[in-house]
Amino acid sequence: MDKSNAIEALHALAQDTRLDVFRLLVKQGAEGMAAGDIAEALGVRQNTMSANLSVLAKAGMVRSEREGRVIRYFANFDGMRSLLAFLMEDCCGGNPELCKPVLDEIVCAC
Amino acid sequence: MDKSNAIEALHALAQDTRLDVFRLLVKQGAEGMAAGDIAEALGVRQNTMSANLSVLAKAGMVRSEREGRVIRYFANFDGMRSLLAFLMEDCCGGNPELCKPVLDEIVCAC
DNA sequence: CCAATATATCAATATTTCTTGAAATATGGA
DNA sequence: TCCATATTTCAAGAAATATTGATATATTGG
Repeated sequence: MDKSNAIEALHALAQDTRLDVFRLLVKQGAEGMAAGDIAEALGVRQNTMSANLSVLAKAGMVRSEREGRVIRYFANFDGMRSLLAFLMEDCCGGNPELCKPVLDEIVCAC
Repeated sequence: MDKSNAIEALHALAQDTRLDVFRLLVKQGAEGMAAGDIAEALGVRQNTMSANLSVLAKAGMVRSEREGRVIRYFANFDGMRSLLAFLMEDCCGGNPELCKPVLDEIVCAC
């Protein structure tokens, strides 16, 4: 991940509808969700949603698979991982206590 | 952290200069850096940098402390932690394997 | 092949955002 | 108090972005 990738990813997430989409797809996990269902679930018009999904996909935060007429979208956990790694790069310059808690918070109760 | 906080934080980071600032301050750690030094280090005019620092601070991604005439800025690791927690909320809906690797990548070699 | 369904693309408008020059505020020292 | 330094605030112009109606593309079933 380089800087322009990171900006693209952050920008993709920094918008109301797209943030909703990403978090919805995070919750959906491996099941993902069809484009049309996402639009309906979030009360957004179909072409607006398509444009937003395209921004998220180009930024690497979601990915898609065609299933016949339906295109199913998934959160891209690899993309999120790369983004976080980039943001926290060199965070340990002599003081691990600062960055460690950033990660602890996210350890989900799986 | 609620949705509008998250959008504000993501938006703050999704810009060239501000992303540079945040990563610079992550590297600086507890030492932080004076506003003027940040501007000089990144080759940005002083009032432009001030505006950008203000965006980052309002979004909770950096914090500042006055030291006489100088205002010293620091990455706000708590803010980053809250943001990540919000983004990955409910990520474990039945499939921990998906979200676990997101965190592993970031475990820094402290 | 044709019609229906699902999704994407295009062009235009309204909104938001970034940068900058100028001016203001705050602090410390003479 | 007065000046120099460090930083912030303000207003305006230029650039980027989101949404929308209309249209195009892709896939399936009859």
